Amino acid sequence: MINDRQKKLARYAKALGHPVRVYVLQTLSLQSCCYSGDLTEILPIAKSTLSQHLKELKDAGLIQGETEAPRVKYCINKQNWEEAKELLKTFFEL
Amino acid sequence: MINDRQKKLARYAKALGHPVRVYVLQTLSLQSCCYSGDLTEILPIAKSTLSQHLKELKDAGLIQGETEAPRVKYCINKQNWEEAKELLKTFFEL
DNA sequence: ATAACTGTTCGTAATATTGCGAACAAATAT
DNA sequence: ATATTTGTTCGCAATATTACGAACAGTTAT
Repeated sequence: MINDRQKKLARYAKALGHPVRVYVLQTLSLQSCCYSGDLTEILPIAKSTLSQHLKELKDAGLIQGETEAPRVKYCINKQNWEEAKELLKTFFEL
Repeated sequence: MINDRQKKLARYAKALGHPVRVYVLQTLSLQSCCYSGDLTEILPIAKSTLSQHLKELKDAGLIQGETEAPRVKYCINKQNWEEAKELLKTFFEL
């Protein structure tokens, strides 16, 4: 009934469905990577809350985190990022 | 901190964050308008549930409903649809 | 007038989301 | 060895989302 592309699109859109996550993705896509601490300094939310948002973006596949002890470097997951882009592009150009 | 474009983008993305709503928008953008009954027949959800999803899309500004008694004709809200498209396009092309 | 049709609203329930602070884990610095 | 730094996880609370059926409202058919 509802196909896989539609489900995937909804999944990615859902991940984009919060201002903080939009901000994080925008930051990452501009500078490719950043430490979560950089975001904590700027964003007016508790670090635990940011951590949750980062987890959601990771679960959705849009970012990936790499431990560079004691910090964690987050980057865009390029492959899935491109997939999301393609899905949305096609969606809006029907 | 987080600007209006980011908030708007998140709002539209949130509306797109469910498979049923993606399906509805895709259907509407393909045939421009449709009656909610057409969707009820196809989608495996209760009509009250569909009504809620339609309300959310309407609240997000992506669709608009017009009563053609006893039915309701739903159409894409072109202006906001274009805005969402532009916001997402810019977002992914940073 | 009554029945049928279309869709919304209401009440309810289960689950998910958002947010915080405290506690924790792991590595580094003192 | 102890303290500091960085970030996650836990526990909690408030609110939002998703879903359903029943009841309702408005229009059209009988």
